[in-house]
Amino acid sequence: MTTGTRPLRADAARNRDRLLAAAGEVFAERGLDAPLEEIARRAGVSIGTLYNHFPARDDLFDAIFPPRMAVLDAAAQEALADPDPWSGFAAFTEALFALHAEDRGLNDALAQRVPLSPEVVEACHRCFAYIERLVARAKESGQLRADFEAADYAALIWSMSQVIRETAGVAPQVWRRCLGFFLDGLRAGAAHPVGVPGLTPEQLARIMAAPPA
Amino acid sequence: MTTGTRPLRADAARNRDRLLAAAGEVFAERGLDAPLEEIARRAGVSIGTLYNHFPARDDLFDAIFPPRMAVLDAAAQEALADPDPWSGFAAFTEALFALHAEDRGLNDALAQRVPLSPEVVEACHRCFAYIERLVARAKESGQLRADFEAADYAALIWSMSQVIRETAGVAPQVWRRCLGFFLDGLRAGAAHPVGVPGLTPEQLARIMAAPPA
DNA sequence: CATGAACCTGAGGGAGCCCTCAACTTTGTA
DNA sequence: TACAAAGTTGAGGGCTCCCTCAGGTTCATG
Repeated sequence: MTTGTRPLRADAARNRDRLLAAAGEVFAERGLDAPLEEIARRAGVSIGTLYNHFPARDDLFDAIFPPRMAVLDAAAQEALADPDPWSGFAAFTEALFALHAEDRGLNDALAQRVPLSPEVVEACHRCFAYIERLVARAKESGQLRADFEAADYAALIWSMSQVIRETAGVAPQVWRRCLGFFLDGLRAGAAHPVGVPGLTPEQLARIMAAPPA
Repeated sequence: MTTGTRPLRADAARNRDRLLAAAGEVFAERGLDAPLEEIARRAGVSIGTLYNHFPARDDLFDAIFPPRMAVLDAAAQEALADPDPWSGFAAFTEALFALHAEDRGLNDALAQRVPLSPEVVEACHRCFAYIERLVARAKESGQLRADFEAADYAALIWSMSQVIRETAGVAPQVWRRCLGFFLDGLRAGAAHPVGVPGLTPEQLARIMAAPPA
């Protein structure tokens, strides 16, 4: 759109870029609840300037995450193109968590550990739509267990998020092992009845809307 | 031991009991990082009195958790007595997470989301020793996949902790579904090679010792 | 250049939580 | 009952992070 808002002054544009770069780093390292002062400091800018450009923390998220989430879209496209539905499903899942593992902020965002603005939520929904297709395809092929639902993918994300956070500093590859176990449980051949219904869309929405404790 | 420390004065003993009861409630509801002022308030006692009895947050943990963890010991005993090693393993695991689900503080403690005092850590170790036996037994019987290691149980705990935390308010049984999927991946028949080594004891120790980000 | 608009700055007030300590109150004992 | 020891109180100082805004600085334009 680029509405009639006149272009930023040169110094302002420079500061904005620095702030975004710093925010990207800081959020990736320390999570989405990192102090904004740290971001301003790393950008070489005062806290007031940060608030000039991004009046709310969310505004930083808005500027940072949509492009990063686009990577996920690409991974999903590729996964859907895989002739083998299971291996597409598994590959996307691995790609997703590989991103989590290198970006703690993305981890926080997708695990919904922080209230997010509509634009990031929308990007999550787009991503979720891909997941639904990947799940449906893998179920139709008979490779993914029939009682797995797309909403169960949320639980997978919560699970792996925590594993990744705990192990990131010490054994940054161990999450792959854990994911391997988990995926083995999702194969059709492994299925034993679970006996508990999955999250309804309403329940999932309520969890997503809830403040992070 | 009950060393020569003389008994508490009546009012002091009463306050101590109230504080422990309040702490039990508050930690169970809000997690181990709940404000101590809330505990004092709920106990009907001033914050100074809380600090008199429990100079550090850890001292509250010490008084609260060992008895609660004893429940785990009992569950483990029972699981070891199960003639079917797999069903013992699975039953213990379910019992463990059922406790997590009703006590957020225990969840935090076992998921190591908070630095813990030696006594609680020791109780965790005792629990972990049981887990090792349950794992070994289930592997020997050929029901638990051979490449599962006791250290992998930590990842299971991290996983489920997060799922339980996220869903507790909205769908308090859904964790069972997720656990079902996970357990299906741990059955010997489901195993596909994972290709990543498990956590070494040293790595696990470092994670446990690390401050919670 | 000069000038006004755009932008930046950082001290400072607010909020939540931590923990301490001097003054006060209660208890148990003689 | 009287008194010392034990226990309680809550205001207050410290910390970290939030966010604002009056005053100073820099840029773009004529």
